[in-house]
Amino acid sequence: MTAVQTNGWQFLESDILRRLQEQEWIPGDLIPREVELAAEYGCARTTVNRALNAIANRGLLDRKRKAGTRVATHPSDRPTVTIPIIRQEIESKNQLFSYALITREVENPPALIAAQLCLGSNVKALHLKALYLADHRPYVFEDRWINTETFSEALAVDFSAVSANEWLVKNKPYTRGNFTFEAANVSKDVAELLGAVTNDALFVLKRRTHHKDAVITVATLTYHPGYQLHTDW
Amino acid sequence: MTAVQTNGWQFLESDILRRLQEQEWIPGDLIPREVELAAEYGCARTTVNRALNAIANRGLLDRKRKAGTRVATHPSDRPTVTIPIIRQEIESKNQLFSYALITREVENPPALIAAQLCLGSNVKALHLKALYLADHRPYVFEDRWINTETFSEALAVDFSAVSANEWLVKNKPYTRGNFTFEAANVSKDVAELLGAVTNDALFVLKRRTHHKDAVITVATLTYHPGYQLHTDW
DNA sequence: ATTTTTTATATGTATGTACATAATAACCAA
DNA sequence: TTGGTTATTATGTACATACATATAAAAAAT
Repeated sequence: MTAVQTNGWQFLESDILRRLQEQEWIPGDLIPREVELAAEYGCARTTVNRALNAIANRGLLDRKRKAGTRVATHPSDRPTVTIPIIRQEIESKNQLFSYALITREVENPPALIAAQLCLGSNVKALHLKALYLADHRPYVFEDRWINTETFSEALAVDFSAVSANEWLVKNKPYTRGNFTFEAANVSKDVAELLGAVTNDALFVLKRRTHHKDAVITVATLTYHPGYQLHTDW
Repeated sequence: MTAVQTNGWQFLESDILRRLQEQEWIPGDLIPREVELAAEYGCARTTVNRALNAIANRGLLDRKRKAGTRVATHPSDRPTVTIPIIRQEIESKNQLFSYALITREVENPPALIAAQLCLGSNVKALHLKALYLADHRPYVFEDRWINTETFSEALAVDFSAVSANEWLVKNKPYTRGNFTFEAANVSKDVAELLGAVTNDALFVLKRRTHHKDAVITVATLTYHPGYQLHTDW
């Protein structure tokens, strides 16, 4: 009969998390039903429902109608990393963010890029190379192709004033896409830009962005030597 | 006056997502209040609340009491990566998972590791080196230290039969911790193990795992050359 | 034994109501 | 202006209630 102390479902959530952590129930176990927990905590079933749903959303519980609520069998090892926005990442370290456009060309993309952009052969696209800096030191190099068939506005934008990244976030929000992280040996030209030594291992993020099923851009981001992507869970 | 068609708050959520995607409101905009949306959709405020909360949890809306609900200004660029469990990652590619313990020592950790494990000086810890293989080819090399003060059971486990990774998931669920991803140049000994060439860029994941505020283990995972971590969002 | 039908039940969802709370906005005082 | 107080208001939370729905388990039919 532990009374709800601090505040409703949030307390309930953390208390049930505590009981999970203390292994009162182990993975696979059926935990008490909503009505039982409601009685135990002295609250409405609605409140228990909300708390359990929150935990289930984290992946720590599996819920099925009639079957009840079970402790998930693969609970802990599924943390997630949030990919930071470059400007925010830099400014959160109290460093000065700056950005420099290196080249802007309208040209035929290589076959692999064309395929990723869903472009026919011999169709030109907008090709940007840019450098993002933290306290005037190279932070990440961006090599981006923009599909000007699905996204012709891009041709009119002055990408020397705004980074493609930020322009897109502001003007084409709610996009989807995919990512690839990998480690790559830096090439000579990128090495120069990022102040790396040839053959240094660099962190590379490749990103493809869609808007309403149309591919609008692909970008390769090569981070400075020593860059780490960090996360808690 | 769009009536709720399919099913309650889930329809509402997707319909509001649609309206966001179609830029009916742009980032920073105030969207209609709960009561207004409730009237528009012909449902209770509670239902609108649930739908908006779901969207806000995704990070696409910012909600504040009295201030109202605004379209998030940094909406799209916050996808998350799920760190896969090695066995699952390999088996999902229809490859044969196997595991080999290389060394097992109880020894004094280097200062940096000792600090991460919150160990005093001259306290020994369990040091494991192991290799995870996919179709008998090296997949990832694990260099792990286990705090035997907070986690003495580990000394009795036969880690040649079960990987530390899986043993922990099964026996110490609901842990927390942190991660670092980085790219590193492979050292000579690891290169040999992973079939890499010295100076190849490898993807490295460093992980620290807690259980109820006590640090139980730190691990460095070095992936095979060419490894990519992939995600959709 | 095997398949089909029925029943029981735990979770899922929706609603009206009520009050809590945070934060803006309006007001007032110095 | 500036600073502080108060009122207003949109969201946050809780609850009782009602019905929906998936599904496990029991019962019935083959």
